[in-house]
Amino acid sequence: MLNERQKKILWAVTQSHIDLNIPIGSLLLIKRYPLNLSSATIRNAMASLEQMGYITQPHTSAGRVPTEKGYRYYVNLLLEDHSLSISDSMSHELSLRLQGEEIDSNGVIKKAAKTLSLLSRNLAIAIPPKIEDMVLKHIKFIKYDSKKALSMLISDDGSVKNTFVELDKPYTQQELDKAAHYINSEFAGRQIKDVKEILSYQLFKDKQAYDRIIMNVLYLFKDSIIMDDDMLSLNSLSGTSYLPDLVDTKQVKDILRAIEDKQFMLKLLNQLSGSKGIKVVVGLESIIPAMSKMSMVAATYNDKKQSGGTIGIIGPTCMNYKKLIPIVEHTAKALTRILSEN
Amino acid sequence: MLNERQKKILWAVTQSHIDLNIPIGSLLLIKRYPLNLSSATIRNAMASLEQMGYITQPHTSAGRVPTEKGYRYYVNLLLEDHSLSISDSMSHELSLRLQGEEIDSNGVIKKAAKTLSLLSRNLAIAIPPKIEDMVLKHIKFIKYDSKKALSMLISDDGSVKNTFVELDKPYTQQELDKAAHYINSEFAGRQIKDVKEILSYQLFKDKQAYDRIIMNVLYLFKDSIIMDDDMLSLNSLSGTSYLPDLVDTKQVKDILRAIEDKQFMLKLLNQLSGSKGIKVVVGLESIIPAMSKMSMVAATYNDKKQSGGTIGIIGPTCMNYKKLIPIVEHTAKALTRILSEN
DNA sequence: AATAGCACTCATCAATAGAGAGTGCTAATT
DNA sequence: AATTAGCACTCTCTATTGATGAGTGCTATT
Repeated sequence: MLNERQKKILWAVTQSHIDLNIPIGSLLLIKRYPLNLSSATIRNAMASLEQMGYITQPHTSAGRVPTEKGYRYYVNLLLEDHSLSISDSMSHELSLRLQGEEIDSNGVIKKAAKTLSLLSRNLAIAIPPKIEDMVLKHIKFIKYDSKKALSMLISDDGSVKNTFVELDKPYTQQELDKAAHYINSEFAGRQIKDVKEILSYQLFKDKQAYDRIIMNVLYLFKDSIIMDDDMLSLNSLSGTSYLPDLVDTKQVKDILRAIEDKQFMLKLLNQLSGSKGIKVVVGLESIIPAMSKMSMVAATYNDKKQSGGTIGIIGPTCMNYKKLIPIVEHTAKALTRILSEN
Repeated sequence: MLNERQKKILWAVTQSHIDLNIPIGSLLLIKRYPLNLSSATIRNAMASLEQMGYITQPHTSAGRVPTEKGYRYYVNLLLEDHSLSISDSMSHELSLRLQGEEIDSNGVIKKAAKTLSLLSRNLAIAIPPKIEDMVLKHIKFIKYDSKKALSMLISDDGSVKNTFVELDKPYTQQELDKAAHYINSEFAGRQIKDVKEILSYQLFKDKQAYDRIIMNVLYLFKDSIIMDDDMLSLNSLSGTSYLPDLVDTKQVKDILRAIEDKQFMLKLLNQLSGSKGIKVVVGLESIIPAMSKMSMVAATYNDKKQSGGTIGIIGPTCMNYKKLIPIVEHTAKALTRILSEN
């Protein structure tokens, strides 16, 4: 564990490095902070901090730079400090940008991502709630041709999803209507995942109770509703132009490539799922190799029902957490508020 | 006009500059091309080419670099030469990547953009056909709440568009169905723009002929069908990671910002509209300030009906036109073929 | 335990010099 | 009259050098 002095110095080094983006030496530290210690003492403390892996030297005669471990320590201290807040002007601008003509929830989420990237001047990413978590308002099947029907799923946040359902044999529009009517009357107001589950169960249990034709349609529907969700992650990515200033052209491109690659983005998503509230991941390299020296600050948001998504930013590990964590937090809260009002 | 020798030298300078990406001097030119001229003669020719604005010197004692004017001349020569073609392996890879499970036309177009960016190693952009040009297959109105209906427009390429229509007063689902039925029976198989036009005209002419309620719905529909098309341009952008190698980090960011800005992209689009076949725009700076030293190669594609879009690449002005023009051309052709088959 | 002092290290920057590629001009050649 | 050889000149690029200064670790002192 770190003693009080080491803690103070680690904090000071990290904060200074964030502010100045240069290696921090003992003398510089004295100038910036009233530590009441001589440079030699600080050097000793730094040496032990280095041994414990919290800071490193880029080269022999340079100051110290926090390692990922150091940053994590710093961020944890920061998160414990609940006095963090954003400026009034920020808060004002945030709500100003987010309000506007009412659009569907996907549009709102996109707008939030855009706003977040603008305010934070970093790459912003927003992950919409899983379709499975959305609440069914209304469904409709429309005959497309002899082998295909079009399903249209309206969820109660106003978003609409269309999917083609491959049919095993031709159905009449009437048969399709009947199937839709069955789903609507039984399941409107429930989450998609529940609909699927109950449907599976009932189809299994009450084999005789329903019209065979309807049953077939339902079977097909049940399987056709998922596959669409891999397009989500990329949809709400904004502010690629705010990629960190420090990285060189090659890394910028590597990062862009990673961003275009859904696989990587899904990995990021996994990293975040499950947790509630604000979450900071220092050091993304283990998740996405191209993103060395990059970190992520993300927060969860919710809509009217319990379904929720994630919104956050990706930036250099030396980003200004003190400023950015509250921004992300407030954006998520604002987003939750707007989605709940609708 | 340029004489034969100047033409040859301009060509050689441009080609060399594309290959080597350095200023081209007279001696270097002799090494690479059997011009059978002394360096002094070439220098004289270069001097006059410079005076005419086809090439410049980056500094006094450097070789020559083609200006935009020079590149345009080169590209025009290239376009006249109809022997341009892509390698078999390219062609093979292209068709390999483009075929796959059948998806809606928008999906195919996106895939084409992705493939094009992969093959050309440049930023690819695809502009889908305007909604207005699409052919109506079927339309449906669904009552959403007392003030809103959801219109679902299926076009015959299999793509589906949903729009909310604000209603002036509550309508029953039956009334909405009636309106939809009217449109379907009268206008299926026609382009959206025609539907809109004829609708306007008929509503004006036959005021008495129809049910007043239906008429109102149609009025509302007619106005609600456009607004959606500004989202198109951005949808099919692929390969940001292939931004030219030469530009520095700052320019990369400026370009990314420009790409995220729909306004600029629409300007690009305008630049292309109207023309058929392959089109090369050398020098994008006048259209998008951030894109200095960038150019665009684009080609039009068509789907089954006459509605068409544009697909192309954006890259450095010193890109390899000889290789890239045929790639763009073939991709557009392949895309046309696939869209026609569906 | 904390600090002052000191020798040492190494990145950074500016100045300098030499090499090399290229030019335009002039005079000789075809 | 057009082409070419020769030449002086220009300017970038690269490497070298040396001074500067911020920083360190170690040791002896307080």
